[in-house]
Amino acid sequence: MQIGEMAERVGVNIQTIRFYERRELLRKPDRLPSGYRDYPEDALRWVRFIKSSQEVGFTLKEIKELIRLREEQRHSGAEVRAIAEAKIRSIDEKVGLLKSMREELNALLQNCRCGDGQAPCSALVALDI
Amino acid sequence: MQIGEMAERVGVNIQTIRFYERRELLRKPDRLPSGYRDYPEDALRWVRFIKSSQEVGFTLKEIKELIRLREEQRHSGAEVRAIAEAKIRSIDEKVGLLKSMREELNALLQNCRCGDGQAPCSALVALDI
DNA sequence: CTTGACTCTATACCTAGGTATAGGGTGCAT
DNA sequence: ATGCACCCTATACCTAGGTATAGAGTCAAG
Repeated sequence: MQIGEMAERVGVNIQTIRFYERRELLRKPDRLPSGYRDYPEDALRWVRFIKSSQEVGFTLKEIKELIRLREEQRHSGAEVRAIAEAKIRSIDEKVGLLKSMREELNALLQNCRCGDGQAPCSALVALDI
Repeated sequence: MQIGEMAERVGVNIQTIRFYERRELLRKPDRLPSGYRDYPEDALRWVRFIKSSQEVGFTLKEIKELIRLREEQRHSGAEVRAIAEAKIRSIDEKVGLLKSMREELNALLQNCRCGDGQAPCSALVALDI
């Protein structure tokens, strides 16, 4: 698969793929005789992984840390464990925040009776997490 | 409360508070005779709300949209409802992504037997969401 | 054998979200 | 009345994460 198809299928800019490669978030792919990048199907997953991780607030630096765990040949089990545990904690925090936000928004939907021309909406006054 | 104390208590830079005000993410506070900004206790919550929302991947533009709902005096109930429902969907997506990531990381912790000097860690190979 | 759609590298540019600095005022303590 | 810690506005600068452009090669279709 060439870079254009990759980008197309994941829905990102071609430059972004090359950018991730430079930043070592994507492994350097094989090259065709022409010098063109040649990706395996598998590569799609990694780009999607990066995008999803960004979606929930991880930086490229943090994402690289996760990816590095996989690539690294001689790491200690303790190191992997520590990093993974830290990531899990940070994930749990994010989930907690999101759940509070969700509840508040849901309360808004329940309580808001605006639109009847009577009073300004006050439901979001309580929005807090 | 003056701006320095605000910033200190929330753990952000003073410039950041003023930046949020310019971007209309924070309501303009009253001023003391000196011209100094004078914040109510309440203001802390809003800065924390912004920070937490960023933490889970919302942009300032999206955060402003939420805040705007509250400030707006004459919106239709339908508008509020639509925006709130969209936000809830996006929150649910984020939670879904985070849960997958958490499971994969947890699997890593269960499966990784690296550090015994035998084989390279392959646990993260499966990391995918 | 050329035209169009693709690829390459290198470099420049852009937006978001801050952070720092310059030049000046406030206000309390010594 | 002067020093110090705070505040003000305005403007410049910075990092992250891309996106676009220039100049050149590749390759299949007509």
